[in-house]
Amino acid sequence: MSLRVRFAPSPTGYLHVGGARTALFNWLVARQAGGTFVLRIEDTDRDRSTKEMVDAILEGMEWLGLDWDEGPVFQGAGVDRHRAQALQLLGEGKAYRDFTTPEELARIREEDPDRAVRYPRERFRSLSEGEAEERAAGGEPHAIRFFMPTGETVLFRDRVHGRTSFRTDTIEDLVILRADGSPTYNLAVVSDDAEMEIDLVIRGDDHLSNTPKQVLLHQALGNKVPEFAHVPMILGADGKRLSKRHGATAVGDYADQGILSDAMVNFLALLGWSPGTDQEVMSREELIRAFSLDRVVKKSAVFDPEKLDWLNGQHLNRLSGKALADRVLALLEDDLADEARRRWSLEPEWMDYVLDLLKARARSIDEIALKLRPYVAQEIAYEPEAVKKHWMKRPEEAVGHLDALHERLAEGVEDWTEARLEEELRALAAERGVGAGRLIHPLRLALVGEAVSPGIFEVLVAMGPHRALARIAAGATWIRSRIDRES
RNA sequence: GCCCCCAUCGUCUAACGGCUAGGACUCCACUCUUUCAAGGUGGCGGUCGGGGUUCGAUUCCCCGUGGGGGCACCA
Repeated sequence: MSLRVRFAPSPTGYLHVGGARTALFNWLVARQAGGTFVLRIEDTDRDRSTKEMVDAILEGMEWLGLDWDEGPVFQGAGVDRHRAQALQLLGEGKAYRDFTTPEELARIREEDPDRAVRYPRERFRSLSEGEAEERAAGGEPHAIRFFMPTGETVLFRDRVHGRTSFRTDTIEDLVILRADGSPTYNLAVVSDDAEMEIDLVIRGDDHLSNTPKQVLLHQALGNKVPEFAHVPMILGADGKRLSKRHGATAVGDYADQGILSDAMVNFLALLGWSPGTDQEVMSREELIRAFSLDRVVKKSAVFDPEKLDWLNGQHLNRLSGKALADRVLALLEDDLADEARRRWSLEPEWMDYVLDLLKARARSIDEIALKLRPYVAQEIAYEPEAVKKHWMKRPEEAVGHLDALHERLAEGVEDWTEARLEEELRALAAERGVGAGRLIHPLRLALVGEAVSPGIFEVLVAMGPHRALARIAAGATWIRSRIDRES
């Protein structure tokens, strides 16, 4: 008998981070226990769920690598069973026919909120023997409501919150079957969880106040009541519930921003849970091993994009080889990606070499792709600020240095290695009576077009003699044209 | 209004009555250095308030305050 858990999102169009984290916790628990993870789509119409919305959720789950064992099953498929169970409760006297119109009830709620809680029941009790059945047979529209026990306290043990209790007198007789014959959410959930033999319901704590209703429904239907674990919500930086105005809230947005799904999973796991050790950067396997509902905190957490970025950088640093290369190349234009592949096939170790240089300095794959361009592009643009600082402050000198570098590197360097290049450059600087930095800065600008890059000798090696020399020449030419224009 | 949940640096969190309340992100400084990162070192910064219980409360209890969630013939 293995543990069965489920994730039951309603298809609102995309998988948001809160839902994603709930899904993750379910997945972690299932994988750790060797249990079964069921995906259920809460599509009970109303919010017209389309195939696109469902697909968006499945896509988000797949991106995160949260594979499910059963489903997706659609809640809508169970309406006949839901309806039958509502009728069953009615037959057993655990529910009643309510002819109160929504308008009337709304009016009572306005006038006397306390009375409204039991108003439908009051009306039902005022009916004479058999009257309800007669009116129902006559086709009069009515809902079916569940009888809340009187004067009782529903107590359940929540895996996160511990003992939690609600007094039934504060809960109204909930509608389980609408006038149009459709089942309501709470009944559908209870029915489905029982049908799927869910042992543990892990969901957001916005469902905490639904729980006593569901516990009671389970008991009324003779079901084994599942365990519950209500995980805290994820809030925006302003402490408000995460919404569109907080920026990216869909996991897909983060995929688009160059966030690694491993980093996202790691980050989400750390939102509301901690392993109890100082370790923060964790792989999926480590998370599965370490996860425990007992260590889930009760307090809602604020989503901090900066920490996500940092974690992404950490995962990026641990990623290497083909996996990283594929992701980076996917972000480049075709011709640049082709050039990279060409170079890669010529020198198998080249790709790892460049990516190792770039990934340590990047926090997203987009950033790596951007920084890779100078190594594969035909031409590059020069960053104005860098030009001003490293070339045009002393243009004549810069040109002189670049020319000298070109000559020296073109003729003198038979083995194009970091050590050898460094030797040559430093020797040249000494000959010209300047510090190495005076050559390095203009050179860097000529090679990559900006003032920052990995170590200059590594850049030279990564670029290769042909491309590097062409860049140096192009840089010198560019500066000359500027000097001519100004004189 | 009623019900429920929650409360440690700005943020994520550790400390299941007992060392100067620990770590991480962010920020700052230093270090490494040809630049930028990464790394290393250090710094700033916190137990919401008031009462209890106790030899001793971040920790247990009560009351406030604050925040969140829910109160539908939505899910």
